[in-house]
Amino acid sequence: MTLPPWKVGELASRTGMSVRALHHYDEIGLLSPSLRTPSGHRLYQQADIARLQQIQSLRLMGIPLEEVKQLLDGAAMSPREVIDLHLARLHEQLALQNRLAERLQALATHLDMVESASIDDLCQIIQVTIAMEKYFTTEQLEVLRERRTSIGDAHMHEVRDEWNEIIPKVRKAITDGVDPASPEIIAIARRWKALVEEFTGGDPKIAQAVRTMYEHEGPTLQQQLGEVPTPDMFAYMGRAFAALEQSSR
Amino acid sequence: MTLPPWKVGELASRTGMSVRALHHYDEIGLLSPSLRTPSGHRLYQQADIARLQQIQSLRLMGIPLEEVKQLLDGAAMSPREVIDLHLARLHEQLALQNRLAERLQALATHLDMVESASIDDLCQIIQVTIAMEKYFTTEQLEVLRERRTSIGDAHMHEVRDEWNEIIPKVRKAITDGVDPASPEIIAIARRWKALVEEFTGGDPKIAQAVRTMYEHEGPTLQQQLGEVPTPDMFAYMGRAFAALEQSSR
DNA sequence: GTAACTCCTCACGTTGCGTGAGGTGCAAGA
DNA sequence: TCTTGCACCTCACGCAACGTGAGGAGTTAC
Repeated sequence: MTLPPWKVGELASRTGMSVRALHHYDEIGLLSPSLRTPSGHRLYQQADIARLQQIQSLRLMGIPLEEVKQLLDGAAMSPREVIDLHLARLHEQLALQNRLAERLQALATHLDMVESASIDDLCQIIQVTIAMEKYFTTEQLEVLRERRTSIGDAHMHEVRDEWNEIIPKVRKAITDGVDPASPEIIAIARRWKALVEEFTGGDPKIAQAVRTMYEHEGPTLQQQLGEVPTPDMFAYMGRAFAALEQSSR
Repeated sequence: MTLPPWKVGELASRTGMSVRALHHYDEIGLLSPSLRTPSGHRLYQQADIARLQQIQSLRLMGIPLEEVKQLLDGAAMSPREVIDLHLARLHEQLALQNRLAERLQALATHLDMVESASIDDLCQIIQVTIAMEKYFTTEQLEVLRERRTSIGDAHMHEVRDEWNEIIPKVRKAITDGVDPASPEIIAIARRWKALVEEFTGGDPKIAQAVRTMYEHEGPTLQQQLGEVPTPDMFAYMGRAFAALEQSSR
């Protein structure tokens, strides 16, 4: 007893595919029904249905139709090769997507820092976000992200304000030729150090990376952050830190 | 002093884009040069270049061109919304991709278990792999995967062989009406238990899940694995285990 | 007989360009 | 000045896997 063949609609509803998909499979020669009615209606027999089930299995693994076709038509590819190849491609894609997701996450936290919503600012912040990838390792970025969320939004602005207060003072001290070992500069150095440690979590590698970044990307960062330390400030404050060390002994 | 405008080729090489991409941006109205020579050559001015840089920034975040366009043309979307929306989409995709990758990993280890390379077998194994997702949690699947790799290929075949030896014996014992508390059945129960514990790592939840799976998917699994325990065997062996417990006291 | 389905074959749309095809503009050497 | 060669132009197809009509014919139930 042979079962009557199925028409597309029936096959579609029974297999959960769309009629269009079955048409498509026919078009590309992946699954052509072995029978047609005189008027041209597709009739699928047992063998066709079996093939469709195989196709569905392979599609569940995300294998592209062209490769499914080659596999089922017995081309020169072992299942193992196909799976391994596909897995490799998937991992590549995943790596890319993950990098994108990390970027977007970083961008989102950066967006929380500033209150602006202009497109120009957004693009600037993207630049900063991308630039940071060059100066910090993935783990360091992770640490920074955590620091930022733990510091919180409100305090973040206080920190910004404090930098905006300190940096002009340092600039003025440099142009005025004030001795970095003088008491008022040492007081500033103490505040500076506290700010840095709060931001970097005390990791000297991160502090160094921050410094390198400011040296290379100063102008870009300045547009977003406001006051930003320049290389000569780092040098000057270095001497102030030395004096701070001495005085605290 | 205004700089001379750039032609496509020049803009392309300086920004790292392809000429075709710039043409495309022009076609879709994303970036149309503000000038053309009388002969129709595109001339990009400073404003155009700035816009291109913004486009590049947004594209680095994987934002689709249509949304980039709307953003830059000041449509009703805040940067925040766009980023959040895009991040959500990305996470969705990542979840899908990760599931696929897990499936493929599981499939690969399953492929290592059997030596066959036929397409039919591959599709069967895919079915099994998918079916397992219904009976085990993600963590359980992870545990099983680790068990399998730690057991190793060679020993895996010994295990299979032992099942193929034990199961017919149990079947025969059932049809022959042998008492499950009889010594030979208790001996078999001891081996059975050892096999199960080796496979499940001693986790009773996994053992239960395996049993449920065999009850529902018996025929499918049998085609791939060979001998497979049936519900009546589980019941029978349950009584044998009880006898084993008693005797070992 | 006709209404209501189901089926058929085009054929465009999707995303972001790559890759020619065939033709013109422009700067420099013979 | 003429030619050579490079840069530029505008179509237009291709990709992956179908979704979504459009317009028309076959099938089935009342």
